[in-house]
Amino acid sequence: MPKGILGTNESMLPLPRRPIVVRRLHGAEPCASCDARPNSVCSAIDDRDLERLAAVAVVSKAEPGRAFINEGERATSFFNVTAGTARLFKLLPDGRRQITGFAGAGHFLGLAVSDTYAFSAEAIGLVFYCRFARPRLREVLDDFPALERRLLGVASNELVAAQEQMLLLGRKTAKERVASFLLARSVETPPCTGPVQRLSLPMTRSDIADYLGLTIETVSRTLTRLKMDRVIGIPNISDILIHDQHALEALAGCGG
Amino acid sequence: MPKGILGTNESMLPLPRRPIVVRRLHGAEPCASCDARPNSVCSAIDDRDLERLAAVAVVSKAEPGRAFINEGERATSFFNVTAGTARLFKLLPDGRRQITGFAGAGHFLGLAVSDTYAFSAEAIGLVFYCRFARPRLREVLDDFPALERRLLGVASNELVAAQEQMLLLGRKTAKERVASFLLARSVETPPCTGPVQRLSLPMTRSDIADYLGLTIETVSRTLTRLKMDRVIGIPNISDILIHDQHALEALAGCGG
DNA sequence: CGAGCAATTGAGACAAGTCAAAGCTGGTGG
DNA sequence: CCACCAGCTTTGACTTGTCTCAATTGCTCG
Repeated sequence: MPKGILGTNESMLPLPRRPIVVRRLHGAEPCASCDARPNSVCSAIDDRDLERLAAVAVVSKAEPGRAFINEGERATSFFNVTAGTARLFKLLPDGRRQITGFAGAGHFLGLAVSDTYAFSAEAIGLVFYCRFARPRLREVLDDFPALERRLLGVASNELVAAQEQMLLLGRKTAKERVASFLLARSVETPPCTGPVQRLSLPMTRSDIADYLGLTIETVSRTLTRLKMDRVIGIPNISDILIHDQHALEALAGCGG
Repeated sequence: MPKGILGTNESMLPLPRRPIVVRRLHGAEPCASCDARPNSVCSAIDDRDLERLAAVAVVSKAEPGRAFINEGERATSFFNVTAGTARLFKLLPDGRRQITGFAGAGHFLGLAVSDTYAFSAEAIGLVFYCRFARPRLREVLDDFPALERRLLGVASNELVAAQEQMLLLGRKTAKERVASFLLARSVETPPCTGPVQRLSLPMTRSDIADYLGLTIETVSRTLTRLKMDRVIGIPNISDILIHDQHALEALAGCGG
C-alpha cells in the first residue's frame, strides 16, 4: 500500500499564474469552427443557435504544467477542453496525489453542485479550452434543454467510468491495472488501425502511477515485463505498441 | 495489494429470484406519503403533480441478500430506494468484488446512457424501492425539467463522491481508509447528537472491506486498533461509538 | 557535449494479504 | 432452558506484492 510521504514526484511549477485568455469573439465563429464540438456537449446545440453559446464562451489556453482549476477554490466556471490533455487530480495534505482522470478534446469539466471545485486540472502539454461563467451557462441551459440532457448523459458516463476505476484501484493487481489502462487508451484511440495499434501517452510515468494508484517504479517494471512477454512494444517513452490485444484483455481481467 | 482469488467470502444466495412487487396504486398516494421523498429527486416535483410520478412508479421490495440490479443485464428501469440499504458493486471474473457505494433511502439508481447496468445492487437487510420503467420516466422527465435538473445535481454529487473514493482507494493507508469511512458515515447520521456519536453499520465487515479495497481481517484489525487507541468504541458488531472525532479527522487525512 | 530530468533497474523493507484457529452470537430444536 | 450449529468476526503466524531507497541509464535541449 502507498506508504511514503509522496505519491508523486511531479514537478511543482512555482507560479500558478492565471492562464491567458486568447480571444472572445462575437458571432458563432469560435463554436462553429471548433474541432472539439463533434465530441463535446456543444454538439447538442444547432448551428443556428450557436451564437448563443459562443457569446458566453471564453476561449483560453493553459501552458504545459499550468493549473486552470484548483481544488477547493470557488467554482465560478465550467470548462470544455478543445485541444490537448489535462490531468485531473486530488491531493492529500502530505502531497500524495490521485489522478481521477485525463481530460482530452471535448471533455466537459466542472460539473458540481458544490460551490468549490472538487479537483484540480493541470495542462499536460499545451491545452486549449473554453470557459463558461456558471451563471451565463445556466441561462443557456434554461434555453436549451437538449444541452442539459446532454450534460446528464456526460455525467452518467463519467460515473460509470469512475466505478470502473474504483474496481481497478480497489481490487486489481499492478499488472491488471497497467493492462486495463493500456486497453482503455486503446479504445479511445480509434484512428490508424493496423496490425499493431500504436498508442501515444502524453502523460508521464508519474501521471500514470498516480492514476493507477501505484508508484512510478512499479509502472515502469510492469511495462518492462509486458514488453518481455511480447504483449507490448515500447519504441520510445511516450509510445506503446500493442502487439497482443487478446493477452492484454486477459490480463486486464475485464472491461476498461 | 489484492492477491488471492476472492476479494470476498460473501454469502452467495443460490437463487436471485425476482423481487416481489408490493403494490401499484393509482393517485398520488405512494409518492405523497413516501418517507424518502424529502431526501430524493422526487422532491423536485410539486405535490399537485405527484400523481404523474406515482403513475409510473412501481413500489417493490427486496429480501435481505437479494439482488435487484444485475451488472451487465439490460437496463430497463431506474430505481429509487425508499427504505433500507443496498450494496452497489462490480465483480471481476474470478469473484473479486468492489463495492462502489451503499444506497440508502432517497438514493436514485440506474443513471446510465448505456443499455446495460454497470453495477449490481443487492439488499442488505430488507429494502424497499420504487421502480420506474425507463421510457415512462423519460416521459415524466420531458414534462418536468426540474426533475431532470435535479438528476444532474444528483449525478454531479455522486461524481464528486466517486472521486473522493478514488483518492481513498488509490492513495490512503488502511487506517486512513477506515477512519474516512467512519467519518463519512458519521456526517450522514446527523440524528441523536450527544457527547459521543453512535453509528450503526448495517453492512458486514466483508462489505466494508470490499468498499475500502481491503480484506476483512485488515478492517477488523484496524477497528480493533482504533478501539485500543480510544478513538472509537465497539459496543457490538454493528455499532460504533465515535469517542474522538478530531483524532478520526486527523487520521482520515482529509474530507470524507 | 554535458546538464537536467525522466525512466529504468536493483536490493531490501514493510503494509497488507493469506492461511488457520479460536471466539462470539443468534437461531433452532430437543 | 440450554446445547449445538452455522456464520461472522477476531486474533495470530507467516508470506508476498508493492513500496522505498539508491544507483544507473537514456533523452532532450541549450
